[in-house]
Amino acid sequence: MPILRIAVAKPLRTTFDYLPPLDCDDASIAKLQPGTRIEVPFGRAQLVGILVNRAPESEVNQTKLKRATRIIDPISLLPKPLFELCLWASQYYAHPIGEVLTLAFPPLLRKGVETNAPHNAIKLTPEGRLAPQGILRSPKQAALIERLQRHEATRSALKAEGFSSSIIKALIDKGLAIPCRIEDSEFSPSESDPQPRLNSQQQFAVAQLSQHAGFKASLLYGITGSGKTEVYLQTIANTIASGAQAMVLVPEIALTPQTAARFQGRFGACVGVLHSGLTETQRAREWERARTGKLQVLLGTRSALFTPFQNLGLIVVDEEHDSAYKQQDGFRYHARDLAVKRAQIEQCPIILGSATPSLETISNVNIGRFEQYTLNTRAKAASLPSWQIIDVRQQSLEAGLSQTLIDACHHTLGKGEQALLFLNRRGFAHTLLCHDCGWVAECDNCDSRMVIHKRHNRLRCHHCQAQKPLPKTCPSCHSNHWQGVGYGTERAELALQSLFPHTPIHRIDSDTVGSASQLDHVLDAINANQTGCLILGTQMLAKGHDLAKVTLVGIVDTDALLFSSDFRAEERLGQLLTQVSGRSGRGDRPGTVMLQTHHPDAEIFHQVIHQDYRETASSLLHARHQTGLPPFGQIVMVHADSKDPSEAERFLNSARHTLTSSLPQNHVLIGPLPAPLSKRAGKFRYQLTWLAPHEKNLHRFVHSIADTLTRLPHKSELSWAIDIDPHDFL
DNA sequence: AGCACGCCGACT
DNA sequence: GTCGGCGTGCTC
Ligand SMILES: [Zn+2]
Ligand SMILES: [Zn+2]
Repeated sequence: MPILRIAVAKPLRTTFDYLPPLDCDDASIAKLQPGTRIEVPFGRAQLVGILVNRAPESEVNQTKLKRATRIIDPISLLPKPLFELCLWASQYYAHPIGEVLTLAFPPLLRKGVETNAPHNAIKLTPEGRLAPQGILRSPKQAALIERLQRHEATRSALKAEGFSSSIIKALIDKGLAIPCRIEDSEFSPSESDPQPRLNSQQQFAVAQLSQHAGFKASLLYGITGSGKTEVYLQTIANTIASGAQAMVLVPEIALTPQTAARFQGRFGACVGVLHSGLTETQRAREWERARTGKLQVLLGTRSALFTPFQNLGLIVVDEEHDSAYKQQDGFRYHARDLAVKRAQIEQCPIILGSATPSLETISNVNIGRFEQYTLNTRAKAASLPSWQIIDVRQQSLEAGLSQTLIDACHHTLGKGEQALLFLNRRGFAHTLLCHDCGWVAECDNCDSRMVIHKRHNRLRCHHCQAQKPLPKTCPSCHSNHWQGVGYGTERAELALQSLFPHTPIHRIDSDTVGSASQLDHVLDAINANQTGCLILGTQMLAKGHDLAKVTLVGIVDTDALLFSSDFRAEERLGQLLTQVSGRSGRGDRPGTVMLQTHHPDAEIFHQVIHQDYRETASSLLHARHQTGLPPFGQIVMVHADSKDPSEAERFLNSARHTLTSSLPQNHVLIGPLPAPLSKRAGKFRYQLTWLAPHEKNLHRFVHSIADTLTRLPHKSELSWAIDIDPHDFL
């Protein structure tokens, strides 16, 4: 008796065997493809399961076998390559198969909804198309057939042409026509923006990237303003011309209406966008358009990676170094890495673009696994910015700004130009300190200090949801002599307003700019400014937004990154400095970057300033090589947290025991150690770090470890997770 | 993850 | 005597 092996969207690392539904004959069972959605009874619930494979018989006790309720999809909606990718990812990241496969479906379809969007149109059946003239006695019906011979049409269009719904129904009842769906976009083609001329580097890159049809991974290394996007656009145009589809991934923060408009302006209605603001129905609609080949370009963030395509011919991952591609909880996949895997499975080219590529990608270029194309001429800039390090030791600072930087701002504003101040900390001040006794406001649920937010007059924890009003008096000594320590963007904004009373100041952080479209708004206002303004912002500003009038960039404080315990801190600092400095000096004016620091001699600063990013990267890579850290080795991190102060540590200790016995000599286990943020949202956090040399079979190890961990006795309030290739140690 | 089964403390 | 605590194990 044939058996269906089905995965369900639960954190269970197995598939479940089911008997086929009763109304299903052997021939149709034999035709079922992996990825088919099948409704099954599971425990006491009815779930949408996903077929993983078929088997002649089951090892499960016959009496336990249940019968699947119904085959939802007559044919699988997941193309083979995508199914294969999910399987691979489930293995590699040791994540339950059902939870991975479910990501390949939009939320609407996970609930078992039929894929077919509501029918809004009519087309002829094969019989209808071949129907000889005069077979119908009704002239109206014959006219409709003739009309439909030319083209399928929407019901509303037909109604406008004088065909009533009873005529339509008559044809459908006779089996000559059937309802179908026509997407709005298919009948509204629009004018497309012209293709700008490319410089010779861009031309070369487009030619090389378009040449190859099979798998080929390429780094597009293009400094800020060198026109990476135009290379994507023209390569995509070639892909479309060859009849294939393209998938473009961008970091969440970069998926603004402006970005979408650039793609839509070029390719019109055949562009689909998957952004977080879509309703479930809209999301399902775009998914279906990609799957059935009705769109040629899909623009989306991390999760768009799992969209099915009819004929995928190109993948683009923009800002490939961005850590937003790594999912930080649940299924902790890295969309850039999986995108490369997908390109390999789909046998299509992939472009990874960045001005500051990740060390992983640079290393892949070095060993010849990836090609590299370079764009190093800025379209509108005379020269690269000049750097100045400001040693702030012993200097008196006003609002965290040195006099040198303040003077430079005045000078820039005096010329009617713009200055951008980069401060990677939001809120007012990062610590509330009692000046009389030294008491500091800490979060009750986390091992961290609460940040002062002046506008709401509250203390907020940036690691959990906790917040409370600012205390009037010190709980320890009842003094009211408070001091705010440190500068966040909110405080810097206030200080700047008194320092520059007549200058517009735009503050850009996640407290002032909640969505991508709001960001677009502020950026428009900045670009429209003619008389000079100050821009104050966090991380959000580092990305390649176009700020044409900025000639001065001030980096207020990045010293914290110099001492981070995280092994990627230096890489991130290098990328941040390079990206932020790229904001300076477009147009015909050269830019200046001023860096304030208490550590003017730090190696990384001088590397970034005096060397090309690639040289900085190669010395960072050298250090990684010495220590066996990625990309020269692999890290597996086992996290555990619990409300009980010692439970997580105890659990990881027993995890370590089971690991030690089965691990080869050259693998290293560190910990369990308290996480750098040792308490978060009321839970005590520990982690066990596992350093492994590169080997193909690591995922087998990890898989069996995950299995043993599941069986390890633990209190119900303890939760644990495995993070393959973790992005940081937090 | 949910959910049921099951075995010990403090209530009517 | 029972109501319910959550520890343990299962879901085809
Ligand atoms: Zn005090
Ligand atoms: Zn907190």
